[in-house]
Amino acid sequence: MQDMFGRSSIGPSGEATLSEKSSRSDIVYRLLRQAILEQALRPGTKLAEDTIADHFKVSRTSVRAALVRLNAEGIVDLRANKGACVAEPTLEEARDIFALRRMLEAEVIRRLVADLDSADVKRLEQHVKQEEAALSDHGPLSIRLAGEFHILLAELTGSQALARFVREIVSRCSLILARFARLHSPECAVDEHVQIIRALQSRDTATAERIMLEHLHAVELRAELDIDKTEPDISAVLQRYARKG
Amino acid sequence: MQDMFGRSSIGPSGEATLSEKSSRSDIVYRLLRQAILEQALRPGTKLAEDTIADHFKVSRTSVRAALVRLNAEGIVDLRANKGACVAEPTLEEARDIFALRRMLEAEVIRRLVADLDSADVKRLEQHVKQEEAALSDHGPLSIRLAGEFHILLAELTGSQALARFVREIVSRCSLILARFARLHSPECAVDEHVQIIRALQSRDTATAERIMLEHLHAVELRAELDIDKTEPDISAVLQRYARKG
DNA sequence: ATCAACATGATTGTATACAATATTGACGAC
DNA sequence: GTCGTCAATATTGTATACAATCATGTTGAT
Repeated sequence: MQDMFGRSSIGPSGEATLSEKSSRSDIVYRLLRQAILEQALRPGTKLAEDTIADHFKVSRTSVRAALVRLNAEGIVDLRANKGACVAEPTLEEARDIFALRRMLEAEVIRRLVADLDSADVKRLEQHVKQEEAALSDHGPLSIRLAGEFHILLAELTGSQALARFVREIVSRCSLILARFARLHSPECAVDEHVQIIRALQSRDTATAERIMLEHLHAVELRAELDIDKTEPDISAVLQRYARKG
Repeated sequence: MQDMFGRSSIGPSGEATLSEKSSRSDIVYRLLRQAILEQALRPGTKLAEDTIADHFKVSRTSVRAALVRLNAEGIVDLRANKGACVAEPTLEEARDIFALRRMLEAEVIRRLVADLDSADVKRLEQHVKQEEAALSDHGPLSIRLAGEFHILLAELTGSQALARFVREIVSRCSLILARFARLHSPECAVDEHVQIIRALQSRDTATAERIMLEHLHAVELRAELDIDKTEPDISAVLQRYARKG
């Protein structure tokens, strides 16, 4: 749910500028993005322009604009004359992205420990409450809220740039989980988020940072990146089905 | 100059995917981006679709796609029904971005110290040589190469994600310099880049990191962010010209 | 003269039409 | 029957046409 006004205040949306545009291409952008991040559209899914345009009752023009944006964010792959697919991060990319995420979010923690006020804590606790409420349905909402907790943390630092990068990297981690994790349960345990809030309140940088890193490690474990479940390359797969077996 | 082949191998371009697309919208994207980063198009400049389309002899469609991408990178501001402008980072944003840049590039240094090989050094030295050659003309090329040195460093870490973020943040720093620095001379001194290479070769993390941070600090000083030269808000300016003076 | 309402032109947002490229199935040579 | 070639179809890339919104200058009432 948004706030009581129509627009999502400072909420973790994905807009590039602050102006609350709601053109058709923006609507398509937001809906596609949400569908991908909620894992309704899995990595590799073909995103045919006509199909999407027909579904949303808009022209391909608006769809294309949305796809270009999503491609710029790295959650959609766009090959020339071949159309768009939901991005499929490789295992290597996945590890790379998680490593960078740890670095970014550690920085978030360090900054928040320095100047987190009670209003911030309140917002975080409210968010966690939402997460708990959504926990029952085991559905897309739960997945999305888990990611948005981390985005909210980044936004509370007051650094637009940092928040921007965290938003992008969290999105890509969602994709990674969608691709590799066996059960697509919420990628973050709610109680781990509670722990993070507590650690921040304690103003103990080292501890808070450690808890965040443990949390991210746990998330990464859920992705089971050690197990190679990736079978993207047809020919590699078919190696095992040799001609005259 | 690129490499001996047509395409820029791993060169610091800005493509979102790896495929060497050269559609019209991509051409417009690259040229606009270059023009902005070389400070030919200064912050605040209106980017009217028709004007650009006419100039490049393409349709507005291609121009719009380019503008959407540039907006996603934070180089262009896009207000609904009002068109596009070259982004104008505020002073606050500028400091924020530089702070994040220091963090990211410190990470680059730490990673490179660990596993930089001689081939990497060679590429870096080649790049610096280009910088020196371009130094004489004091022009756009020099500005661009200075930024690309940092991008090259990030790429040599082998981390696509890190390189991506560095590329984006270096771009935005170019914008900041374009907006605030008095003389738009190359923002990085070439000899400082040489020092960085030397420090990396010494395998001394602490020193290398220190030199990089000093370098970035020097760049930030050239931006003169302490001096507020920004007069964006008309009404604020006109406060000083009261009605009945 | 001042200001508001309106009309005109300019610019952006969207849809449609066309061109270029890729995909797929059919046909024919061997 | 297998393979290559080509035609038919589908999908993407681009241009143009139209609709919606904004900027601006004019008119007219006060």
